[in-house]
Amino acid sequence: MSGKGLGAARRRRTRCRKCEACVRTECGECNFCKDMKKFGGPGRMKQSCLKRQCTAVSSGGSLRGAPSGGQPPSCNTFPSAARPAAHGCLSPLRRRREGGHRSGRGAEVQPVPHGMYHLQRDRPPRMYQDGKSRSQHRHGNPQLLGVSALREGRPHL
DNA sequence: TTTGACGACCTG
DNA sequence: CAGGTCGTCAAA
Ligand SMILES: [Zn+2]
Ligand SMILES: [Zn+2]
Repeated sequence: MSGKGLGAARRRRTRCRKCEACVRTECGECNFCKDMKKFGGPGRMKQSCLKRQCTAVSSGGSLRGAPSGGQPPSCNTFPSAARPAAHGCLSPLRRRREGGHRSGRGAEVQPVPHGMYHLQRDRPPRMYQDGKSRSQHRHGNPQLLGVSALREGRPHL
C-alpha cells in the first residue's frame, strides 16, 4: 500500500549523443531550428531539431540501446480519458511532421553572445489565460519527475 | 555553471 | 489535432 507507487524512477530520457541524428547538425529549416536563437529565432521552444531526433534516447544512468522496438513509457497524463486519439502520444516523439515552409531569411544577428533561455527574460511569462495558469500541475501522477524522484534520501551532501 | 533537450501544458 | 510555450532535468 503504501504510498510509494512505483519503484522505477522515470528520469528524463536524454539523447545518446551517438547516433547520426545526434551528431547531425541542425537542418535550420524546421520550426525548432528556426526558433533557436542560433538561427535568429526567439528561442522560446527549447526543442531539438526535428532531424536530430535521437533514435536511441538513453535513460540517464544506464544506456539502453533501442535497436528496434520502441514503445517508450509515457502517456500517463490523461486528464479526461483519451487525449491522444491518434495516439502517437504527445510526448515521446510527437515532433514528427514538418511544415514545408520556405521563408526568406535575410539578416543574421547575434545580439546576445551568452545569456540565453535562462537568465534574463523579457516578456510576461503568461501565455495562458489569466487566473488559470498551468492548473493541472504536472501530470496526474505525483512523483516521478516532479522535483525529485531522484533526490531520494540524501540528508546532507 | 551553461546550454540543450525532454516532457507536459495550454490555446486556436 | 496541431502548434506553440514553459519548467525542469541532465550532460558537458
Ligand atoms: Zn532543424
Ligand atoms: Zn542519438
